[in-house]
Amino acid sequence: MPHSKLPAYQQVKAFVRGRIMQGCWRAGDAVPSEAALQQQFGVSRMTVNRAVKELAVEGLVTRVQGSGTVVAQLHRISSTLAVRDIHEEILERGHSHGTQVLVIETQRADAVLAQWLGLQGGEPVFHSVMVHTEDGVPMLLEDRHVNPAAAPDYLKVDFGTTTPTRYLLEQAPLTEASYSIEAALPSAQEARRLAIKRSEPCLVMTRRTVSGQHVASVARHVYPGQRYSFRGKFEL
Amino acid sequence: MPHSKLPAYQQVKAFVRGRIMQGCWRAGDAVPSEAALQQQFGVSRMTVNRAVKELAVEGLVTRVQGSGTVVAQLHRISSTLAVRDIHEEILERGHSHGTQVLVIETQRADAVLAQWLGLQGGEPVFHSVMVHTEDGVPMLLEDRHVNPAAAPDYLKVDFGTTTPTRYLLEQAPLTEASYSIEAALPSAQEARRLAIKRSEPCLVMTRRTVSGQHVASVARHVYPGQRYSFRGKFEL
DNA sequence: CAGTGGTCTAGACCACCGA
DNA sequence: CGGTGGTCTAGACCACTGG
Repeated sequence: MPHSKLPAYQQVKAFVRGRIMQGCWRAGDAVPSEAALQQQFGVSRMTVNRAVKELAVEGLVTRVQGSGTVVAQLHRISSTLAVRDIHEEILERGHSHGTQVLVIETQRADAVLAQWLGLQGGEPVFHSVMVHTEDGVPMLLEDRHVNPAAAPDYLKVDFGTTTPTRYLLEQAPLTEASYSIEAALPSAQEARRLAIKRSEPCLVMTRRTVSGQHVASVARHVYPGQRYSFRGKFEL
Repeated sequence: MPHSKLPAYQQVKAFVRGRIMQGCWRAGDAVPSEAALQQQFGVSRMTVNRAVKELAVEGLVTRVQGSGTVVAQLHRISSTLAVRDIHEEILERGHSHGTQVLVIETQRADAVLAQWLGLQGGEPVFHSVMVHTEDGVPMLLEDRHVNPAAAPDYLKVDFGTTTPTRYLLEQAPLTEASYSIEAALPSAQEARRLAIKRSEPCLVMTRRTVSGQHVASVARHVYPGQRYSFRGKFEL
């Protein structure tokens, strides 16, 4: 027994994880039962249970009540594409962030927009369009529609001080979000606003955020392809 | 008290999550101590501990030993952009998947490639290029370099039966990965291979996977922008 | 049916924090 | 110091799975 100072449940986790990562136990193979591990390590069942449960949460193993625990089929590692604030992101890179508000208004929702926001057609909706710059260079064109029920004072916000993402996160803590990322050429207007050629491909992220009962907002983010990329890293 | 049949720890979680999502407790506010919740719900401390611990893992609250539990500052919700197999993905959509191998060879690593794979310049490297089709339509051009140390038999694999992603996951369980997603126009060759116009923007994902000590492979995936998008959804 | 994991209890000792 | 969370035990009952 390696009597290290690690908590017991960590030792059990390390043991199982090691066997899997070294390939001793392949995908689909059975993992020893809790009772077996309990005996092997001389710890209580709660402790073994915690270890294996955490491995299940991490996606390394799959548990089925009454059947047992097996090594997960696909070592599906997942990354975090977080809902981040562009302001923080740019500051983290050590650059300066600027905002240029192009449109800030109340609209009447057409059928499509109403559908997205969970409203009736013709109901008022807040609409903003702004360009975010990094060291003076346009980095992001943000076209956003906001549900007044979720942020009644959206039009009065000073977007020189904060950003829509940050404001909405504070105003209405989000409970759900869905996004889609695609590649597209900018429209003539978008190209002009981002100061790029119409032939320059862009990343377009459309994101819909939900806060409690309300759809909070629907945003379309256009990033110049030559200036921006989504990056991520993840490990076991 | 909703005396539902939910497990006790779920009820505690629901209570705390509700208070946070309704805005009763704002970011930075203290969450009742385990002892307090224990009394309030009349359950053991282990049960309360589990509830709050899981909320911490989910990022809703922050715990500091000796100090207490507070509502997390930024409700940073994260999604899972998983390392998935295109084959499974297409089958899940109920379509048929096909593969067309264009190149399968051994190369000598140039300086840049050697750097990426953690090898010396001039060392042999496996190289494959293939097109994946969905119902006969080209969906993905995959250009991949593989470290022979991680998958010695890569050249002998029958990619009519499996895919590089699946094979490598089985061969060398991955421990780490990093990716970058950008928008770009295809080269003349890429456009030809995907049967698209050169002016059609594409999503380009570059992914580097690590398995234990070795960099397993570096892959460049080109997706036609009009035919593919990354999607995700996540909730509290 | 026996074996598995899911949940729970009523204690316990410890490390840590703030006053 | 008292209060907090981190960990652990030795039991227990249950729901589910498989043969």
